[in-house]
Amino acid sequence: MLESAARGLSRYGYGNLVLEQVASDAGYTRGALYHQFKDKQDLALAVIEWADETWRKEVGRPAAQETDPVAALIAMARGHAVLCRRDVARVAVALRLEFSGQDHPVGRELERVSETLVKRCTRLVNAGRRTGSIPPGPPARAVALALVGALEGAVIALAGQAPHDELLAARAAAGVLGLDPMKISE
Amino acid sequence: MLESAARGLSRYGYGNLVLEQVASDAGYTRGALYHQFKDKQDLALAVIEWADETWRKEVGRPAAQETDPVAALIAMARGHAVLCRRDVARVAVALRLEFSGQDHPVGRELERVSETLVKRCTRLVNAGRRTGSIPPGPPARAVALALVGALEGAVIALAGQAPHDELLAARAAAGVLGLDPMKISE
DNA sequence: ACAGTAACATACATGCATGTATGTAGGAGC
DNA sequence: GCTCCTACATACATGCATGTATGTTACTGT
Repeated sequence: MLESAARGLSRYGYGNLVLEQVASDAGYTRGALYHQFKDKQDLALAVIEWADETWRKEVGRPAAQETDPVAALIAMARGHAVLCRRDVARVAVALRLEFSGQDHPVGRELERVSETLVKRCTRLVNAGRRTGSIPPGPPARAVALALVGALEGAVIALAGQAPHDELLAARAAAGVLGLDPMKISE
Repeated sequence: MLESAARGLSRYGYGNLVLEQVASDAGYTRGALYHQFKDKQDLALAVIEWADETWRKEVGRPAAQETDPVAALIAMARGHAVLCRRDVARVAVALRLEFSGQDHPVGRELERVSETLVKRCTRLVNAGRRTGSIPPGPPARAVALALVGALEGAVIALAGQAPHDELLAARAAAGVLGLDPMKISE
């Protein structure tokens, strides 16, 4: 059920998501859905939590292994690109736009998840600048925002076109950081 | 009316856009809206056309002045970033996600506009590679897609945070192209 | 002065998605 | 064997946004 909800959310967004379709995609009826989740909002929150967990496990943790800030950021970019080949990873991107600037529980939760990611990137940018591996530039937070945005934008536009998505995501990330992307490719 | 519709579309998307709010934002009622436009779809198409025209005038034309492909692409990135400080420019981004993979007139029109942009970038990438100013890499079309996506993503995430948006957009574009962003900043 | 029409506002009908209330089958525990 | 509860399906009520039909006002041409 969560999986088809994630697929639906990433395709149609929250407002356009029809619960009957979600249920029938999962082989159930709307009754079953309302038995498992309080309402549409509850379902969306569950999907977001699931997506965030998946992200942390498959992208966040591996990237945290890297000791070098630049390597960690590039690993995040590559991991994110790979993860975004699956529907679950695109949920956050699809919903963030829909709820930006709104006061909705789903929007707040999304904002929270996104904020921790941006904070993490900001810290890495600052760390990289201290060691000199990242050149100076705009405020670290602005760089982090642009990094996440560019990454997600590129990956969405490529729509999981393996294997180029990974390389191009890494390049976009490197570019935002002010690094020569050709020296990243490894 | 077009302006408030553009604002509404960029904020809420097509499905969540409430025509009464659009009309009242513009100082009218829904009656006036239905007098000027056939229906919601007609309104959206008009907004898209308006946005596209604005883009061509304020971003496309200036960028076309540049003879060097790389300079043209970077000019596009900067121009796009500046334009996206206004609501009108974000309409396409907001709607593209909503209609991707759907068969809706609005989606088709959006696809058309987007496709000409991607084609244009593809040609520039190819031209740049022929002259050697852009290094080889993934297929030109994939690069173009990633370029546009990264650009839009970064600019949206920055939400018009002048003046960094312009620089970071240029950096993201340079990165995707495989160019050292520090040599672009000029 | 009057007809016609453009530019709106108002009122009504329709459809569709959500949410809730009610029904049903099957397994667990005693 | 009976009861109870879980996991669903079905049926119904509500609300809201769209689209359409029907005024109303004001201006314009003759």
